[in-house]
Amino acid sequence: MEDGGRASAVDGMVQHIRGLIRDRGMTVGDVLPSEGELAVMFDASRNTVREAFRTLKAYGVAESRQKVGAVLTDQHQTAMRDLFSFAMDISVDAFRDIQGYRRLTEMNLFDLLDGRISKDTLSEMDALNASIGKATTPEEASDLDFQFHRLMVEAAGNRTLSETYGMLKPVIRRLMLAGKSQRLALEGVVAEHADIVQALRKADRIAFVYHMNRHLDAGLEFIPTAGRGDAGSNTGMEEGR
Amino acid sequence: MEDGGRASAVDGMVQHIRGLIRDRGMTVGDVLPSEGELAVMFDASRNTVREAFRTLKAYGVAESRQKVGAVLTDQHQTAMRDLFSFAMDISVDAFRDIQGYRRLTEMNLFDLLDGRISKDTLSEMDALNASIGKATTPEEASDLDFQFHRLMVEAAGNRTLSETYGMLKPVIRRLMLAGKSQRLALEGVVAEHADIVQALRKADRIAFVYHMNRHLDAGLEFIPTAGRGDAGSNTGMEEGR
DNA sequence: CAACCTCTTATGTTGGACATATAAATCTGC
DNA sequence: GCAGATTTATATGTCCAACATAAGAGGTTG
Repeated sequence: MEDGGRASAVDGMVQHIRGLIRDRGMTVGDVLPSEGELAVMFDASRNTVREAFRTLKAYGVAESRQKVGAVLTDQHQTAMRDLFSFAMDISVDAFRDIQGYRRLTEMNLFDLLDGRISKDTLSEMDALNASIGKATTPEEASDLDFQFHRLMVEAAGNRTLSETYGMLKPVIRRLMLAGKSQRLALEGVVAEHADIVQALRKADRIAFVYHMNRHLDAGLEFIPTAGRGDAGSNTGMEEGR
Repeated sequence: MEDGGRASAVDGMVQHIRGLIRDRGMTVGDVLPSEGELAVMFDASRNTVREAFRTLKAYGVAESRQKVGAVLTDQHQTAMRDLFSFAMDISVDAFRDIQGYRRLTEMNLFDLLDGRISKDTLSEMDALNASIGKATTPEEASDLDFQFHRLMVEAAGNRTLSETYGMLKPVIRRLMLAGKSQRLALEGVVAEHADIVQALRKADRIAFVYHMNRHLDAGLEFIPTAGRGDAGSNTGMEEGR
């Protein structure tokens, strides 16, 4: 009944499994029947069941451990992050907008940070910033750069904000990677970071906004204005793997 | 450290394909190499490639047609809807996450809107808001509610923001649907909207944040707090497509 | 030129095979 | 009798080979 005509076997299997979850009222932690059981249960190949599971895993709903089976999880947050970062890969030219988005959030951080951020955190930011200057590869530099900003965002103590920043992580890191190969630009970044930290120390709102704005603008310099100027030669990527 | 760990072959394949998309600068409409080609290209089984494709399909990034192959698509909206509709089967607090995301974005909108939003847009928002009060069905009301918020988000002129909001549309609308059946709540929404528009007219940052916060909080009132409350009200999501 | 037919190609699905991880059962030494 | 080591059983992870099916490509015929 639920099979809508041209639905593929694995789509049907997804629905079947979903129905199973509903009917049994399963929640996080419960384990689904094994692939083999589901295969015979709904008369399909184990491979079909596996492909269906892939969908569940992509949605962050299930996660399979060997010997145990597939257990229901609550990872939709992560799934959302992946979905977004994937979407960004496709709909290109989003870089400028992303930077605008960062401006939206990070430049407004001051009110949250002021009086809340600890001296330790500020020192930590200093330390991170220093190591950026010593980074040997662009990847390392952009990674540290991201850590610097993330630290600041985390210090705001807003869970949603932190999660969103994590969600955009791959995109932001990619954004940061641009231009990091030039020593000069790297030094500029470090200097700007220092200004930002100092503004926080002095609790100087104007200075914070000024330097943050400048910093985010500078990050845009190395982004091609439009289309696909992608050199593509340096892409070591391999974030997961 | 989150993306490292044990990488299965298909996870690796997902990354490979993703890298391919990036390196070739592929966008919507382009077709990926065939399963067989990818299999030999990255030295894996065709089945592994297929499972990787399942992930892409789940994210709404690709869609495969026979003979042609897998073409890149832009179905994130549908993917998001499915993701949440699925997550709702497991746990309810998926809604809270979204509302948190809205708080992050919409409450920070002010700086982007201030000075940029036109009088016409504000009038349009007023008109929309008025029609919410006249809506006869909860569906109509929540639809108009969404339009109201979308109009405001669009006025910010940030593409990523707009796209994100569009992606979340089905979820947000469903979120808005809750509580809309009560006349009283509906009137509250209209009043809050009016406050928000007025804050924008007066370019009053404090008022904007205050009313927006209040508004978003109110929206959460009708969402069951936790666990498997299973109010039965969420059965509306049918799988068909 | 258009309608029809065949051919080729790539996906969709299946069954079976083997490797690997791991919970559970069994065995060992004290 | 029990803690720790070892084996066993089971379910996932990956691969291969095969066939079915859909759909574009191209040729044939009226």
